[in-house]
Amino acid sequence: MGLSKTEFFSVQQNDIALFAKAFSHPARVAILQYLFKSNQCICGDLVLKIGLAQATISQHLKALKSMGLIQCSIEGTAVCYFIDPKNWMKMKHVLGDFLDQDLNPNQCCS
Amino acid sequence: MGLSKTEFFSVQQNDIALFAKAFSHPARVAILQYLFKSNQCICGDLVLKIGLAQATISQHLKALKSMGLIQCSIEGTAVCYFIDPKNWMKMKHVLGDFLDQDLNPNQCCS
DNA sequence: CCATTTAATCGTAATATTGAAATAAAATAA
DNA sequence: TTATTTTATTTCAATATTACGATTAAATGG
Repeated sequence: MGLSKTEFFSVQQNDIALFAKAFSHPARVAILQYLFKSNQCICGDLVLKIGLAQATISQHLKALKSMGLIQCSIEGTAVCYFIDPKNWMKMKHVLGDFLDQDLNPNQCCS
Repeated sequence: MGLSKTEFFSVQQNDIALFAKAFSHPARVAILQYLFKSNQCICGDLVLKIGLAQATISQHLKALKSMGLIQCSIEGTAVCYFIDPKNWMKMKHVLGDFLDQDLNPNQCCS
Protein backbone atom coordinates (compact mmCIF):
# COMPACT_ATOMS: atom_id res chain seq x y z
CA MET A 1 0.00 0.00 0.00
CA GLY A 2 3.00 2.30 -0.06
CA LEU A 3 2.61 2.99 3.65
CA SER A 4 5.16 1.45 5.98
CA LYS A 5 3.60 -0.29 8.96
CA THR A 6 5.78 1.50 11.49
CA GLU A 7 3.67 0.24 14.38
CA PHE A 8 5.02 -3.26 13.77
CA PHE A 9 8.52 -2.12 14.73
CA SER A 10 10.44 -0.73 17.68
CA VAL A 11 11.35 2.93 18.05
CA GLN A 12 14.97 1.98 17.46
CA GLN A 13 14.18 0.12 14.24
CA ASN A 14 12.14 3.06 12.96
CA ASP A 15 14.92 5.50 13.91
CA ILE A 16 17.51 3.48 12.02
CA ALA A 17 15.24 3.40 8.98
CA LEU A 18 14.60 7.15 9.14
CA PHE A 19 18.27 8.08 9.38
CA ALA A 20 19.12 5.64 6.60
CA LYS A 21 16.45 7.24 4.44
CA ALA A 22 18.30 10.54 4.78
CA PHE A 23 21.27 8.96 2.99
CA SER A 24 19.27 6.90 0.53
CA HIS A 25 19.54 9.45 -2.26
CA PRO A 26 22.92 10.37 -3.78
CA ALA A 27 21.98 14.06 -3.94
CA ARG A 28 21.58 14.14 -0.16
CA VAL A 29 24.86 12.26 0.25
CA ALA A 30 26.55 14.82 -2.02
CA ILE A 31 25.02 17.74 -0.12
CA LEU A 32 26.27 16.39 3.20
CA GLN A 33 29.74 15.66 1.84
CA TYR A 34 29.93 19.18 0.45
CA LEU A 35 28.82 20.61 3.78
CA PHE A 36 31.53 18.64 5.56
CA LYS A 37 34.19 19.86 3.13
CA SER A 38 33.16 23.50 3.01
CA ASN A 39 31.69 23.78 6.51
CA GLN A 40 28.70 25.72 5.18
CA CYS A 41 27.07 26.68 1.92
CA ILE A 42 24.03 28.23 0.33
CA CYS A 43 21.49 26.56 -1.91
CA GLY A 44 22.92 28.21 -5.04
CA ASP A 45 26.37 26.68 -4.41
CA LEU A 46 24.82 23.22 -4.43
CA VAL A 47 22.80 23.91 -7.58
CA LEU A 48 26.06 24.76 -9.39
CA LYS A 49 28.01 21.95 -7.76
CA ILE A 50 25.48 19.17 -8.25
CA GLY A 51 23.58 20.21 -11.35
CA LEU A 52 20.02 19.50 -10.28
CA ALA A 53 17.39 22.23 -10.49
CA GLN A 54 17.12 24.76 -7.71
CA ALA A 55 13.69 23.50 -6.67
CA THR A 56 15.05 19.99 -6.37
CA ILE A 57 18.05 20.97 -4.26
CA SER A 58 15.80 23.06 -2.04
CA GLN A 59 13.56 20.05 -1.53
CA HIS A 60 16.48 17.81 -0.52
CA LEU A 61 17.70 20.51 1.88
CA LYS A 62 14.24 20.67 3.40
CA ALA A 63 14.26 16.90 3.88
CA LEU A 64 17.68 16.95 5.57
CA LYS A 65 16.56 19.83 7.76
CA SER A 66 13.33 18.12 8.82
CA MET A 67 15.39 15.07 9.81
CA GLY A 68 17.53 17.38 11.95
CA LEU A 69 20.82 16.62 10.21
CA ILE A 70 21.36 20.20 9.02
CA GLN A 71 20.47 23.64 10.26
CA CYS A 72 20.45 27.03 8.58
CA SER A 73 20.84 30.71 9.31
CA ILE A 74 19.56 33.57 7.19
CA GLU A 75 22.27 35.87 5.86
CA GLY A 76 20.64 38.65 3.86
CA THR A 77 19.02 37.15 0.80
CA ALA A 78 20.98 33.97 1.23
CA VAL A 79 20.33 31.03 3.54
CA CYS A 80 23.42 29.39 4.93
CA TYR A 81 23.23 25.68 5.64
CA PHE A 82 25.49 23.66 7.92
CA ILE A 83 25.66 20.28 9.62
CA ASP A 84 23.92 20.03 12.99
CA PRO A 85 26.76 18.48 15.02
CA LYS A 86 24.59 17.21 17.84
CA ASN A 87 22.14 15.33 15.64
CA TRP A 88 24.92 14.09 13.39
CA MET A 89 26.49 12.47 16.45
CA LYS A 90 23.15 11.03 17.53
CA MET A 91 22.64 9.55 14.07
CA LYS A 92 26.18 8.16 14.12
CA HIS A 93 25.44 6.30 17.33
CA VAL A 94 22.07 4.98 16.21
CA LEU A 95 23.39 3.72 12.87
CA GLY A 96 26.79 2.78 14.28
CA ASP A 97 25.30 0.42 16.85
CA PHE A 98 23.36 -1.27 14.09
CA LEU A 99 26.29 -1.57 11.69
CA ASP A 100 28.66 -2.83 14.35
CA GLN A 101 26.66 -5.97 15.02
CA ASP A 102 28.95 -8.92 14.80
CA LEU A 103 28.27 -12.24 13.26
CA ASN A 104 27.76 -15.20 15.53
CA PRO A 105 30.62 -17.65 14.93
CA ASN A 106 28.25 -20.64 15.03
CA GLN A 107 27.65 -22.60 11.91
CA CYS A 108 24.73 -21.45 9.81
CA CYS A 109 21.82 -23.63 8.71
CA SER A 110 23.15 -26.66 10.52
CA MET B 1 10.28 12.63 -12.18
CA GLY B 2 10.71 9.77 -9.72
CA LEU B 3 13.94 8.71 -11.40
CA SER B 4 17.15 9.53 -9.55
CA LYS B 5 19.78 11.13 -11.75
CA THR B 6 22.54 8.76 -10.71
CA GLU B 7 24.82 10.02 -13.49
CA PHE B 8 25.18 13.31 -11.64
CA PHE B 9 26.97 11.56 -8.79
CA SER B 10 30.13 9.57 -8.10
CA VAL B 11 30.19 5.80 -7.80
CA GLN B 12 30.90 6.21 -4.10
CA GLN B 13 27.93 8.52 -3.59
CA ASN B 14 25.64 6.11 -5.40
CA ASP B 15 27.02 3.17 -3.38
CA ILE B 16 26.36 4.95 -0.11
CA ALA B 17 22.81 5.72 -1.23
CA LEU B 18 22.19 2.12 -2.30
CA PHE B 19 23.41 0.62 0.96
CA ALA B 20 21.45 3.19 2.95
CA LYS B 21 18.35 2.26 0.97
CA ALA B 22 18.73 -1.30 2.24
CA PHE B 23 18.20 0.00 5.78
CA SER B 24 15.60 2.61 4.95
CA HIS B 25 12.66 0.38 5.84
CA PRO B 26 12.15 -0.87 9.41
CA ALA B 27 11.14 -4.34 8.16
CA ARG B 28 14.54 -4.77 6.54
CA VAL B 29 16.23 -3.50 9.69
CA ALA B 30 14.23 -6.01 11.73
CA ILE B 31 15.09 -8.85 9.33
CA LEU B 32 18.80 -8.10 9.55
CA GLN B 33 18.70 -7.79 13.35
CA TYR B 34 16.91 -11.12 13.58
CA LEU B 35 19.47 -12.72 11.28
CA PHE B 36 22.26 -11.41 13.46
CA LYS B 37 20.63 -12.76 16.60
CA SER B 38 19.63 -16.16 15.27
CA ASN B 39 22.39 -16.58 12.70
CA GLN B 40 19.92 -17.87 10.12
CA CYS B 41 16.21 -18.21 9.56
CA ILE B 42 13.54 -19.07 7.04
CA CYS B 43 10.92 -16.73 5.60
CA GLY B 44 8.18 -18.22 7.77
CA ASP B 45 10.06 -17.36 10.97
CA LEU B 46 10.12 -13.72 9.94
CA VAL B 47 6.45 -13.73 8.99
CA LEU B 48 5.62 -14.89 12.54
CA LYS B 49 8.17 -12.60 14.16
CA ILE B 50 7.37 -9.42 12.27
CA GLY B 51 3.70 -9.80 11.39
CA LEU B 52 3.71 -8.68 7.77
CA ALA B 53 2.30 -10.94 5.07
CA GLN B 54 4.44 -13.70 3.60
CA ALA B 55 4.56 -12.03 0.19
CA THR B 56 5.77 -8.81 1.79
CA ILE B 57 8.54 -10.45 3.79
CA SER B 58 9.60 -12.38 0.72
CA GLN B 59 9.85 -9.12 -1.20
CA HIS B 60 12.04 -7.52 1.47
CA LEU B 61 14.25 -10.60 1.50
CA LYS B 62 14.59 -10.37 -2.27
CA ALA B 63 15.64 -6.73 -1.95
CA LEU B 64 18.27 -7.52 0.68
CA LYS B 65 19.53 -10.41 -1.43
CA SER B 66 19.79 -8.33 -4.59
CA MET B 67 21.85 -5.79 -2.64
CA GLY B 68 24.13 -8.65 -1.61
CA LEU B 69 23.64 -8.25 2.13
CA ILE B 70 22.13 -11.70 2.62
CA GLN B 71 22.44 -15.09 0.96
CA CYS B 72 20.33 -18.21 1.09
CA SER B 73 20.54 -21.95 0.78
CA ILE B 74 17.72 -24.34 -0.02
CA GLU B 75 16.97 -26.89 2.70
CA GLY B 76 14.19 -29.15 1.53
CA THR B 77 11.04 -27.08 1.15
CA ALA B 78 12.52 -24.29 3.22
CA VAL B 79 14.94 -21.55 2.19
CA CYS B 80 17.48 -20.62 4.81
CA TYR B 81 18.67 -16.99 4.83
CA PHE B 82 21.82 -15.66 6.44
CA ILE B 83 24.01 -12.54 6.41
CA ASP B 84 26.68 -12.40 3.71
CA PRO B 85 29.69 -11.55 5.90
CA LYS B 86 31.87 -10.29 3.06
CA ASN B 87 29.35 -7.80 1.71
CA TRP B 88 28.29 -6.77 5.20
CA MET B 89 31.90 -5.77 5.84
CA LYS B 90 32.10 -3.95 2.53
CA MET B 91 28.92 -2.05 3.34
CA LYS B 92 30.30 -1.22 6.79
CA HIS B 93 33.37 0.35 5.25
CA VAL B 94 31.48 2.30 2.60
CA LEU B 95 28.96 3.70 5.09
CA GLY B 96 31.48 3.94 7.91
CA ASP B 97 33.80 6.21 5.94
CA PHE B 98 30.86 8.47 5.21
CA LEU B 99 29.57 8.55 8.78
CA ASP B 100 33.00 9.13 10.28
CA GLN B 101 33.51 12.44 8.53
CA ASP B 102 34.45 15.01 11.07
CA LEU B 103 33.31 18.55 11.35
CA ASN B 104 35.78 21.26 10.48
CA PRO B 105 36.46 23.27 13.64
CA ASN B 106 36.33 26.58 11.74
CA GLN B 107 33.52 28.95 12.43
CA CYS B 108 30.47 28.52 10.24
CA CYS B 109 28.92 31.26 8.10
CA SER B 110 31.50 33.81 9.15
C1' DC C 1 0.28 -40.36 -7.60
C1' DC C 2 -1.72 -36.76 -4.17
C1' DA C 3 -1.42 -33.86 -0.07
C1' DT C 4 1.45 -30.84 2.58
C1' DT C 5 4.88 -27.41 3.47
C1' DT C 6 7.34 -23.51 2.22
C1' DA C 7 8.57 -19.69 -0.53
C1' DA C 8 8.47 -16.99 -4.94
C1' DT C 9 5.95 -14.52 -8.22
C1' DC C 10 2.02 -12.03 -10.29
C1' DG C 11 -1.27 -8.55 -10.22
C1' DT C 12 -3.11 -4.65 -8.21
C1' DA C 13 -4.00 -0.77 -5.04
C1' DA C 14 -2.34 2.84 -2.20
C1' DT C 15 1.16 5.89 -1.08
C1' DA C 16 5.84 8.03 -1.46
C1' DT C 17 9.64 9.99 -3.91
C1' DT C 18 11.95 12.52 -7.39
C1' DG C 19 12.37 16.30 -10.57
C1' DA C 20 11.38 20.62 -12.47
C1' DA C 21 8.68 24.70 -14.31
C1' DA C 22 6.27 28.43 -12.49
C1' DT C 23 5.47 31.34 -8.96
C1' DA C 24 5.83 33.52 -4.44
C1' DA C 25 8.46 35.44 -0.73
C1' DA C 26 12.03 37.91 1.60
C1' DA C 27 16.03 40.64 1.91
C1' DT C 28 19.00 44.01 -0.14
C1' DA C 29 20.61 47.49 -3.63
C1' DA C 30 19.86 51.30 -6.53
C1' DT D 1 9.75 52.39 -4.85
C1' DT D 2 11.61 49.24 -8.15
C1' DA D 3 14.89 45.86 -9.54
C1' DT D 4 17.83 42.17 -8.17
C1' DT D 5 19.23 38.14 -5.75
C1' DT D 6 18.29 34.09 -3.49
C1' DT D 7 15.41 30.57 -1.68
C1' DA D 8 10.90 28.35 -0.69
C1' DT D 9 6.55 26.72 -2.20
C1' DT D 10 3.10 25.09 -5.33
C1' DT D 11 1.80 22.02 -8.69
C1' DC D 12 2.20 18.44 -11.71
C1' DA D 13 4.11 14.24 -14.09
C1' DA D 14 6.80 10.15 -13.89
C1' DT D 15 8.48 6.49 -11.35
C1' DA D 16 9.31 3.74 -7.09
C1' DT D 17 7.93 1.51 -2.92
C1' DT D 18 5.02 -0.96 0.15
C1' DA D 19 1.55 -4.31 1.09
C1' DC D 20 -1.15 -8.27 0.28
C1' DG D 21 -4.38 -11.78 -1.91
C1' DA D 22 -4.05 -15.26 -5.19
C1' DT D 23 -1.48 -18.27 -7.58
C1' DT D 24 2.48 -20.95 -8.84
C1' DA D 25 6.51 -23.74 -8.02
C1' DA D 26 9.41 -26.96 -5.79
C1' DA D 27 10.50 -30.31 -2.43
C1' DT D 28 8.99 -33.86 0.74
C1' DG D 29 5.86 -37.37 2.93
C1' DG D 30 2.34 -40.56 2.63
